[in-house]
Amino acid sequence: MSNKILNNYISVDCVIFGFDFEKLNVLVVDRTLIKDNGEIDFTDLTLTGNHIYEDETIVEAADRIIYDLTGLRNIYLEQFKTFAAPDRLKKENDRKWLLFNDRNPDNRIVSIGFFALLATQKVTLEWKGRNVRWMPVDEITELGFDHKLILSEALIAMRNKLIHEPIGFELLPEKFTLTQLQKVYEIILDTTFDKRNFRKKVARMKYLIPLDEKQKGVAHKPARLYMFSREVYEKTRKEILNFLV
Amino acid sequence: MSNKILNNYISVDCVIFGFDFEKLNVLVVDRTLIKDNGEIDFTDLTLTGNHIYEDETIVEAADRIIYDLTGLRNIYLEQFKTFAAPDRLKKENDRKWLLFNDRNPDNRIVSIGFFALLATQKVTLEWKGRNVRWMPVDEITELGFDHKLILSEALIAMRNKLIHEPIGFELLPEKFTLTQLQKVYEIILDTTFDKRNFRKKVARMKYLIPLDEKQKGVAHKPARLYMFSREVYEKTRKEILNFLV
DNA sequence: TTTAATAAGTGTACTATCAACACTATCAAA
DNA sequence: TTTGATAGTGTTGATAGTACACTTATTAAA
Repeated sequence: MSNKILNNYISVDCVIFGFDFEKLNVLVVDRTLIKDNGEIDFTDLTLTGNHIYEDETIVEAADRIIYDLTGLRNIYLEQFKTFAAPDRLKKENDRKWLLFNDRNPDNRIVSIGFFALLATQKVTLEWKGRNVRWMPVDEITELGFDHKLILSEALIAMRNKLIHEPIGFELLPEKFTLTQLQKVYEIILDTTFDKRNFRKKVARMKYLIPLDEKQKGVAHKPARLYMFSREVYEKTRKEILNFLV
Repeated sequence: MSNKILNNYISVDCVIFGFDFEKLNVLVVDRTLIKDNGEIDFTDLTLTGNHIYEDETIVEAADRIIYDLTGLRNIYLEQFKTFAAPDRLKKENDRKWLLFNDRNPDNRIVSIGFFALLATQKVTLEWKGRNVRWMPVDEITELGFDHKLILSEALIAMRNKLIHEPIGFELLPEKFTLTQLQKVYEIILDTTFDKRNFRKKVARMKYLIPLDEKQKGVAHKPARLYMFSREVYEKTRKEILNFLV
């Protein structure tokens, strides 16, 4: 084994999940390079990533990436894994990498993976005119670099978190109905729940606050709207931890 | 904000937790530098870390670090977080860092944090004669660099995992008693459990296999020994996931 | 060989949560 | 006013959680 230590380039890659009440999407960047004669030289899709600047923390870099692409701040964001196989960007991808970067392919690229959760409707994709678009998770068959792997691991981490902690509402507008919340869980965890049992469970979660407000303009009985209260959540969480989980 | 991108040095830092039936310990490295005249120039404790070599994956580097320090392979290991504040190793620690390293302090040091779980008795600390020793977690008040922060985050991640997944036995010898297992949970989660209820719960976990073997040489009724079966665990886990968690 | 010390091992009654299941209410649009 | 669509609601049986005290098997000391 070689004991040589590589130079390393750090990038923060964000898997931005967006829910549109029907399916789970990921924000992808369309990298298309046009030749001088107008033909497409090369095209692929990648996750959204960037470098960490000199005076930034990792989280600041991730926040900046989210802001650049969506125009949004204070989005739910979680660091889930770091990727750094020595040859992860080489082999088949070398040429693509060099097309878009001037870096030395001998260096190792280390990606710190984050996932973000938001409601697609919050985002105006025309923001800054980037080649960015939503793509349903289950239609993504290929991504540039090793971003397919990063997406898979993000999905695992996100599902795991969704099962154990109340983050489902992060994929919905601030005010949401219980049916919408149930759909978040059903679609992401690929299952179905009994409506009455789901509501009984929600009723026990004191941090989901029922509002005196209903849906408007729907062609059926309008549903009551709910909000998440972080304050109540932190309080009950502490109580639980005091008596131990 | 500066858009300058730093050079980055990647290190893999391992928080090696060891349980000795009574308390949770961490493997720390004693860094003591002696002056020419025999006086101690400087001393502190740090976590165990190292660089990633050219042809290694992150996990291989972590495995190598564990092996170098303990002589053990196939230890439970989990990547939990990556640390990279721009000034994390500077300020007060600059001198210490330079004493032990020839690197440029302007570069950013990125640490990929792992935690490992094992029974202290498995380790022969004389291995390779390193300045390495066990230290009880709750006696660690200070560590070099920002390793105290890394330790805190490792503890949070480890406790969280311990609550949600069966990893407690990783801190015990291959064959263990239920009282030993109960103690793992009680000490790490800082609580107590009722013995009968704990055993009822364990009885439901089919992957904890009772053996036809008992403790020997103890001055009380000898306890039955148990083993973890990964095979049974993977099977029941799949069944659970099929019907959804 | 008896006794003391120590931890192992075991059951029950009550409460809370889980899981399965079907009908009525309210709104917009036709 | 009828139709279509989704909201909203209770009960029962099974499973898991919680609180609680005594007997048993072994070694060491008397």
